[in-house]
Amino acid sequence: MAAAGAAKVTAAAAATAVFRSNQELTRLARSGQLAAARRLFDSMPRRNTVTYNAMLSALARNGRIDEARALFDGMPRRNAVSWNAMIAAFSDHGRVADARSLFDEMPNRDDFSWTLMVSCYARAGELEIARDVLDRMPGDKCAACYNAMISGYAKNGRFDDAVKLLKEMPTPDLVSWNSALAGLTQSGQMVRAGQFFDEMVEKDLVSWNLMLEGFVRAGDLDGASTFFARIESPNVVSWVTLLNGYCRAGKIDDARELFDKMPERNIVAWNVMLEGYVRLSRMEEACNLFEEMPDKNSISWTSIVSGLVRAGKLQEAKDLLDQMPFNCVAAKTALMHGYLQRKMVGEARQIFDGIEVRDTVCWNTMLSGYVQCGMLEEAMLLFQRMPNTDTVSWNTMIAGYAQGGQMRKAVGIFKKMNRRNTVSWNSVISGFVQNGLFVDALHHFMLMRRDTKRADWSTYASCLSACANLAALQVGRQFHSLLVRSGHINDSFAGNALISTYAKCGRILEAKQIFDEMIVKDIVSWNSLIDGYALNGHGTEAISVFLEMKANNIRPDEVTLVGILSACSRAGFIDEGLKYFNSMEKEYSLKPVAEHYACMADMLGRAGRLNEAFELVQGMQIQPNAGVWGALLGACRLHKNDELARLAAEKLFELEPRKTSNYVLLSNISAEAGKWDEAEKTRASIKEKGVHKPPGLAGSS
DNA sequence: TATGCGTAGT
Repeated sequence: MAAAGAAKVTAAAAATAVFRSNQELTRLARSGQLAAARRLFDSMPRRNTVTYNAMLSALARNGRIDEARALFDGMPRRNAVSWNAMIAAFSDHGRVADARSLFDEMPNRDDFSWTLMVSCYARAGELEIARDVLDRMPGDKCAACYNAMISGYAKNGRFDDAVKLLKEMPTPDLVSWNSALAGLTQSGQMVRAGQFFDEMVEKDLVSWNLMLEGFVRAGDLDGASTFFARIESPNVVSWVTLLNGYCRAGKIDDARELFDKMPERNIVAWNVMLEGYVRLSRMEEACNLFEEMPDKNSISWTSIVSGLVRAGKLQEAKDLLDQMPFNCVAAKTALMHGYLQRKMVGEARQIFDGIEVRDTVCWNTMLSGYVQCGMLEEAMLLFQRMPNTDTVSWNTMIAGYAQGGQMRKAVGIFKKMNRRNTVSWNSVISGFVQNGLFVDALHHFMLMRRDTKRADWSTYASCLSACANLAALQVGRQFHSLLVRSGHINDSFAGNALISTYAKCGRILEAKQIFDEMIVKDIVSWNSLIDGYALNGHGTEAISVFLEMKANNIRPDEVTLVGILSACSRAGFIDEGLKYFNSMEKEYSLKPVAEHYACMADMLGRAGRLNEAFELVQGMQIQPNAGVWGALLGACRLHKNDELARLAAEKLFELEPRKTSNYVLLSNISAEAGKWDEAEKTRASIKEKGVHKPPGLAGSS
């Protein structure tokens, strides 16, 4: 008897212990402490179904869906909560099909299960299927299930359907009304939202906060402040919403005043204030606030680190990261990004290697760092090692190979992609253009339309550039009308590309017309028109556009001066050209770069002032590039100066050893001067140096 | 003590 009594006591004590551990496990799960939750779970001598369910949701919350599934499959007993938690895990990560098959297998579905499925489809944008699930739900439908559907309609812009269902359902609750209201406030329809809010049968603080957030989102700070003042007893969410409004409007000092007035500050409030300072690069205040924060989570750390990185304080960011008490991938990725922008690949890689659990953003950052540094082999190795790739990863590789001149590899990656988006198409199309394969670019535009992917300004800019280079006026005109039809005609990008296209096709009047019709002209628009006149030999017009530009208070940049100098060069305006060139630094604070020298060499050379041109090149502060020597060589041919030609050509051979046309040009110059031996020698050196053809555009390396 | 629908911060 006594033994039985003792056993009963022991069993009760054990049950209490499990109960207590479960409470702790739940707490850990909710605060995102997965590692601690796992340790506790593993150390528990006895577990019940609640224990497993808590662990399951801890895994799901941290995105460990497949581990959660393994735990689910291995559970000794499963109840409805276990099934629902697993369905929710799939639903939260967009795995609609997995959620559905579990729902179909589930023995006894309850209200939670049906609500989860409605919500799952609604969030995936599958509103008709969601509605079908709701309609099939047997017996009395719970309010939550209706609410999931109302929310789905509202978030997808179907406000009328949301209200219709709200009126149809037997017992709408606060969430029903707020779900419908959220549809209006979150899509910026504040007038309708205000009417709906006034007519609401039931409302609570969430309703008021939804309205407040709507004003902030619409950028109506006065409306927000006035509305806030009407809230009877605002809670932390109300305060934070208004605080965020001030921060986003850049009124950081007003924000700080509000922050100091807050009756209660939680971690979200601190983070909003911190991000406000960081956004305005007020890093000293940001750092002070960060020090004062009673709690810091991964958002706080990411904010401060990316702020320091943006301010160029990489060492401070790194020192701070070394003190981070937990592993925050986003903060470390921000530092990696900073290193990579400065081409400090080794430092970035060190951080990367030190991260135990990386997300796809982290992998993509390292990947694009390698690409930007031209380290394509390392990029490919990393790409192949990635546990998960997304469209960004693939697009990064495509753009990398395209910029590296290896179009064959770029296209190879592109063809293997499962889901191509507009950026993927743009990367190959602009790659073809950059590598001079204009016909391929236009061909891929046709394929893109067949793939029903939307073209954007970048697509059109690349295609127009292809047309310009092919001088394909008719195709260019077709793109022009496509731009009008797709509504992109008012983008300054598109307009600028059109100006260049018409100008390069010799239709300078049409180029000017586009320019005149453009609503928003930027510096590129002016430069494109000046370039266009230059290209067509209209020196006077180019200069008059330049003067008009200055009269409009647009500051000329380096590109403008290239245009002006080449206009003077082609029109033979030597004195004008020299005047502009010599006044670059004084009048426009622009240091001449190689392109300017090339224009000058061309200008003086064409006019037969070869020695002056040569002296100018020799006196350059910077290293002359191939363009400069090329201009000189061209002028030498024009004026039959084979001695200077040889000198310029030798420099060109150093800079562009594989470019056959340089050798051919020099050989012709020698031949024209009657120096047949020299000509033959130059031709022979083509074979000698192993120069066969221009560098392979298709990148067969 | 574990699972669903509406509000704030990357």
